[in-house]
Amino acid sequence: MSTQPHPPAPAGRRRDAERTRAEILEVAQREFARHGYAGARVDEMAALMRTTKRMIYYYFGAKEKLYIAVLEKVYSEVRAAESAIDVEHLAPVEAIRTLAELTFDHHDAHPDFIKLVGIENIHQAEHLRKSEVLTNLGAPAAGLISRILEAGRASGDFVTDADAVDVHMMISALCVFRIANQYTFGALFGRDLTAPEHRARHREMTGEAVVAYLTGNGRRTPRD
Amino acid sequence: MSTQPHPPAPAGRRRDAERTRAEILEVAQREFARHGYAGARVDEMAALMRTTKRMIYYYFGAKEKLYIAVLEKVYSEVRAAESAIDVEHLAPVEAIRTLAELTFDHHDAHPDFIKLVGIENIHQAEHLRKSEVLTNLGAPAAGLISRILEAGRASGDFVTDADAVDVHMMISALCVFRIANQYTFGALFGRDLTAPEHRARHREMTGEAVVAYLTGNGRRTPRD
DNA sequence: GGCGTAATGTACGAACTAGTACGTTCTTCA
DNA sequence: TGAAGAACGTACTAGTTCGTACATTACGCC
Repeated sequence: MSTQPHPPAPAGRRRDAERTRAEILEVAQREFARHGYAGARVDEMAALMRTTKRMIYYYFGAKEKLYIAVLEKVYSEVRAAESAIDVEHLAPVEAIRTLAELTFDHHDAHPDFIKLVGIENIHQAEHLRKSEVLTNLGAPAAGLISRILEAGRASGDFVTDADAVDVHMMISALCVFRIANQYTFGALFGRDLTAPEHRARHREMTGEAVVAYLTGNGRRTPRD
Repeated sequence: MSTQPHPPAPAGRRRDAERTRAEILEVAQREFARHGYAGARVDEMAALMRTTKRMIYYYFGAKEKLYIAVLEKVYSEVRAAESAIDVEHLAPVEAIRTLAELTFDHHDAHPDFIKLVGIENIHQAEHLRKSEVLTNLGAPAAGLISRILEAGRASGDFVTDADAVDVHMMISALCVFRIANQYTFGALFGRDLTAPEHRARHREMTGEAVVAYLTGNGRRTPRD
């Protein structure tokens, strides 16, 4: 945050802006993910921190700005994970399967992110749109898929006419649902979608479904 | 609601319990879907109705009970739609494809339902679980899929080992995502997933992906 | 060591929100 | 017709919730 170089901060410091700020964001992430934007309570967050409510407003100014900061934090983590993915050296079929499975893993490991995205959709992404940082953040992911699709069509492996954004939607749908809808699904079907005994099977399902779709087994009009 | 038979109510009646009750539920559905449980305002609902806030409490007793009544209403509509589906006379591949496409259509036509389910998941289905009506409501849908899967395995068309609940999850995932996540997806990828120009393609994608998965094109180890 | 400022704590207020007390009017049915 | 109860409206309250005024303390730098 501060631009000028400063001496290494003593470990047991009583005052530490970075640390306080980080803790506020961390607690806020949990509370917003757990209760929604309107349902999360600033006072409750304060009670869960080492510092006080005063500091939330000192650093973030308003509940909404804090919420946007949380969104920016979790989205930046996703983007970092995406940029670490390297599948372009793989053959198209294995590249897209691996991409789907890595997406599965990331979503599985970051349920708060999925919940916050769900909450943001309830509010029609009004807060997301207020953030300058978070515009067109999907471009890199779509670009990667686009290159894999081209290679797959060139090699003859892929036959569908879906574009990169369609494929991304499909992968996201399969990876997000089991986290986002786990509670209602559990109540209606008596199955905890996030239980360990289903994880490996669902992971494989995700990769297989995407590959099967792209290679064309489901087509009404077979290609040959 | 009332059990004893009563004479046909005059059309221009000034007082009409059924009508008032129905309008409250309708407005509440819209408001809860739009703002979430905590975000929806009882006073705001009242302002949007012909009657007053007093009536909300007269008929439903509390905000939470009203919310649960809304959940019961939309879920019962889904169940009614499901029970109207008749695909068991079709061959397995076409049966599952048609089921997926009809599910797509229903979700496409009832965005409020999907939003309410999303909201309910934020609250970990705590309200859903309070309703006696809404327990194990998934059984009929799972039963139908189960029969289609058995027929498909018997005929040799289906090769995956996913069970009925897995397949239902997959269909739901594909149908729900484009509605539930339309706003954040739109902001990040610049595409409105619900725009008419994508609808037919996504509908076909959904059916094809499910069929392709079940018929085994994506399998790591081909069956022959 | 002392000064300026960044960081922090306490206590409070204004506005909002779910829910209710109380009174009124319409409808039904004997 | 008239009584009883169902349906409805107004005005209010108690509690909550975001946000802030004001006071204070620690830290870095000269």
